[in-house]
Amino acid sequence: KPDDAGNWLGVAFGRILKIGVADNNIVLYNTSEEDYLSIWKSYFDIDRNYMEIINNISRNDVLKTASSCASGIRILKQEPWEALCSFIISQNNNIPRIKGIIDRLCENFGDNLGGGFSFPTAVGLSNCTIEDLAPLRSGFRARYILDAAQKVANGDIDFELCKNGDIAEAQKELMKICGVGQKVADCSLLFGFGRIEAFPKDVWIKRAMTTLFDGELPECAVQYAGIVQQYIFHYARTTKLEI
DNA sequence: TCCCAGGCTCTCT
DNA sequence: AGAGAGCATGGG
Repeated sequence: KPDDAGNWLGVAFGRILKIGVADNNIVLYNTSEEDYLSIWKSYFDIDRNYMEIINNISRNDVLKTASSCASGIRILKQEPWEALCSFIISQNNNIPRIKGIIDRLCENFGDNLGGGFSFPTAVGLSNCTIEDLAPLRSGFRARYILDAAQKVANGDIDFELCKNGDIAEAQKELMKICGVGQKVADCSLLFGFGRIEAFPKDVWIKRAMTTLFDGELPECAVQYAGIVQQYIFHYARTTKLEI
């Protein structure tokens, strides 16, 4: 989230990071080269060549337009549990409220890092009851959060399979959790497990796919499906596509 | 006020 | 196996 000086403040991997712009460069504050190399480089997907991807998918005219409207978008590589839990919270919910619930989750159950709170661990949450989660005001999602925390804490969910296994098997693995369907599973795989071939289909994407592509993703985009999904999503929302 | 949100589960055909 | 109601809460 932005602070009053226009910098971005965020927490991930139990660390507070400040980002600003100086002399046309992006600057990371409060960190070290060691943390950059071992954490932030991967978190911001620095090694991926997005220009090359945009060039390749621009063989399709619609994708050329969509990607040019959002060429700065990157796929964050969050911690798997954080991504999974956050997208469980996102279901049938609006973005301001999703943020509020996640803020309260961190404040109530995360560690105080001095200036921010870490995302709570699955093990920590697995000891909670539904009543304990009442301060989150997450509604019917509370029992989903608990089921996920318990299954992850118990090792019932094979994260190695999610990361490196067959993508359909990985989906099934995450859908063992009550409250995780196709869309939440795909979002978790994309943003938490680095699976860019995952293609989450929310209501916006479903509408856009029908309107723009007659239901079929262009061949040149299939190998980057998750990244292309972000361009399509952004395009669909900012241009208010006719349904 | 009322409608609805970046779905999912449960139930009923 | 597919369709539809119901779900907690609160933003716009």
